[in-house]
Amino acid sequence: MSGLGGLSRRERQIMEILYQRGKASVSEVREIMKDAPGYSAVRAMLRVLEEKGHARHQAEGLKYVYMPTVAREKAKRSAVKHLLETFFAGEPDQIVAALLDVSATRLTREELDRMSEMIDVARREGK
Amino acid sequence: MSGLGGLSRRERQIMEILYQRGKASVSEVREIMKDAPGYSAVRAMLRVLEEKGHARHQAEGLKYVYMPTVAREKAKRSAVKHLLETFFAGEPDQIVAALLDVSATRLTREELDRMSEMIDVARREGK
DNA sequence: CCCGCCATGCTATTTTTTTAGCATGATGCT
DNA sequence: AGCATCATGCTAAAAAAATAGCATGGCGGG
Repeated sequence: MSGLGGLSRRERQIMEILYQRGKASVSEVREIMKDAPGYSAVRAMLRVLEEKGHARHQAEGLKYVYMPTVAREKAKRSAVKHLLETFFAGEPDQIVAALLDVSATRLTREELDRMSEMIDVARREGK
Repeated sequence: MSGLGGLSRRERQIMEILYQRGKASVSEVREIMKDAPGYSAVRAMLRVLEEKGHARHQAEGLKYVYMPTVAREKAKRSAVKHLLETFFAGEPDQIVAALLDVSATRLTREELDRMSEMIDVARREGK
């Protein structure tokens, strides 16, 4: 179980913040949470996450800065795979559809081009 | 908070199963969970999910069959959006990259074609 | 130098989750 | 009819999660 499944609600919420920012201090994490509990609560959860091996910290100046132990790249893949199975019955093209739909407004021509290019590459390789 | 955020670990696990199957009875849900607790436990959680408005049930023959209240289509979009923000800094093309990577082995030519086509359409529309 | 501000270490408590158990009613078989 | 089976309603207890609070120690300004 490498993904964020298996974590409690708050734990997941915090891990997601860590992945989003790459790393964050207790107060940063806390500020990002819209429904943040007290400082101690956040600290406690970070500690638990460390015990469970999902996060680690390093002193930076006076404070601790936390970050995921599993590299983003790896976590990304797990997340995509999980999404695929949960909502898309393992059909990758359906995700692309949803993706284009969701980000329709802000998609730039360049991004679309990059996507096409990637797919072309996959096609060539796959063949 | 339309997504599955805000749910407890088990609750989320169950909701994901409901989305995966579309609908399921208590024992089906239970069978799908690899680390399933007792029957009562599953029932209790389904009940809570109903109270929270995430699921609803309908009698089917003797038993109850549970299903998500929020349509899959809508849930899909939330999920993709959330994934995008959490791991991909809002860059859609990065998801495509991960997707191609994750499902590299099983991608068929047809699926790739469909993806290309969708992107082309988006390009035309967007311009 | 003394004080207030942060951030940490620990410990304790309150809430939620998660799970179990028992009584009841419908079903189907023998 | 009598019995085993399966599913539900309800109640309650065990376990995990979420949150609070206090004591301590480093630092920077007045």
